[in-house]
Amino acid sequence: MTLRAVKGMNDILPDEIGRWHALETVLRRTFELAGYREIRTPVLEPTELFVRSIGEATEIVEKQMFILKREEESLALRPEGTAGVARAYVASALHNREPVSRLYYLGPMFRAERPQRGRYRQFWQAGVEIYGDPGPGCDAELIDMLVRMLTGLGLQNLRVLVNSLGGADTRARYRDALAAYLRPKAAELSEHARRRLEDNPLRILDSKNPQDQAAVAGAPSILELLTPEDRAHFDGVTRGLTALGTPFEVSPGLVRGLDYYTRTLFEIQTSGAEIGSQNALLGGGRYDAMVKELGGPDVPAIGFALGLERVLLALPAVAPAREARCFVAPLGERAQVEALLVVRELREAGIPAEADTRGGSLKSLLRRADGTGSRLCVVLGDDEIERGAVTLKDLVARAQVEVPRAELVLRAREALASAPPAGSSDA
RNA sequence: GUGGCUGUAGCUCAGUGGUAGAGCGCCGGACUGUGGCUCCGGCUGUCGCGGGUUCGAUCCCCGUCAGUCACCCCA
Repeated sequence: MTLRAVKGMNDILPDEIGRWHALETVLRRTFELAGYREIRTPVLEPTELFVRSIGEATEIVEKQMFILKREEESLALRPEGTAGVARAYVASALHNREPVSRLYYLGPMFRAERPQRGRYRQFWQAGVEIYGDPGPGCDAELIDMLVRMLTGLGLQNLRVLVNSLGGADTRARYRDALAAYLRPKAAELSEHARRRLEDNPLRILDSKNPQDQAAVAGAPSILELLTPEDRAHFDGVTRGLTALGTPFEVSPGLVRGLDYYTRTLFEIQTSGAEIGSQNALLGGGRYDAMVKELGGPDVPAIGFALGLERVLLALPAVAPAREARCFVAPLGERAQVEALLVVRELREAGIPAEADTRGGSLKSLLRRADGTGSRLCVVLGDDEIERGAVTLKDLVARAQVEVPRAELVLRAREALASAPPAGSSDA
């Protein structure tokens, strides 16, 4: 029996890694331009951390964590990034070093859900956390940055949903009001929603079941119950977004499955067949009470997390481009040895290079050169060696010149510096 | 976690109760030192895995695993 990867956990093969690198580069660049600095925290944390921050009654904590027992300890693979960063923020007393901390992270998260397109048991998230800024200006700035980043990546059909949950007391009042509204309609609800009625009625709001949607249609909106302070905060967010020209929809039905959110809540979705029903590309919001609950100072915070796999699914596939690399094709035994010297010389000059060591006809060597996606090929046979020269081929332009051996690095560099001709991407 | 569908070559898929095929890809040749086109030839499969029915199973039945769709959940 051959060994397989764990269910819902995927290998990322070299053919796909270019897209990952490209996305990661955009993420890091976007965050760093906006003043965020990277933080890396452990993949394994005390289970208690997630219970306390995400919430005991959430689906994630109840059913989806991978838990390791080791002696007396209970450890969990992180199901999301915010809790660990908050723990690190408190533990290292970052609030004493700077009034506002802008942090970002990028790494794998783990949830034991049933795998589906866009939903895996190990998946990658990137996110930021801002500590010490109560908003609402920074809320609007964050959402605007994200919309611009996704648009810049080439994503279309984005929906930006914004809501406010108010503070903990508002949330409790709304929970009661919603339950009171729905209880007489219990018979119209789906079985699942009926169970939710008492433990987490907010979740019924974003049910995809048509019965539930109908029942919820006339329900009170949480926005009506906001305190004047919460209301002013939310108005500040929407005013900021409007001023920035960021499109958004106020969506009172937007709720999230993590208990720590307060006030601002947002989600960016995309439509399109590629992504399937897991259409939330990123989500986030404010969690002003969490730092204090974890034993830190009373510092407000906001953050978001983006699913890398989902963004990659939503992004149009791009044909791989020819890379600025050089393939060395030796013909015959003398050339074999010479080829090794040539690649060493090219590499030392900073030009990625590989030599064929398997031999064969020039035809098959050139096919291999194509196969590597290289832009350049050096052909090296007895003829060239006699003349102290090499043949330098541009695989894209399909042109070649014989150059003195001593000038190879110089000429290769020139060839790579020139823009590849149009149509070069179809490797 | 619940329900449905699917699982055959590296990829996309066809197929039959008598142990398999196509296209693409890959390799070679036509072209003895010139690649993407054309033509010709060739290789590759525990028919997802385990059990059952049968003289015989890739095909029928059961189970299981994986993927996928919807729900659920969420990024």
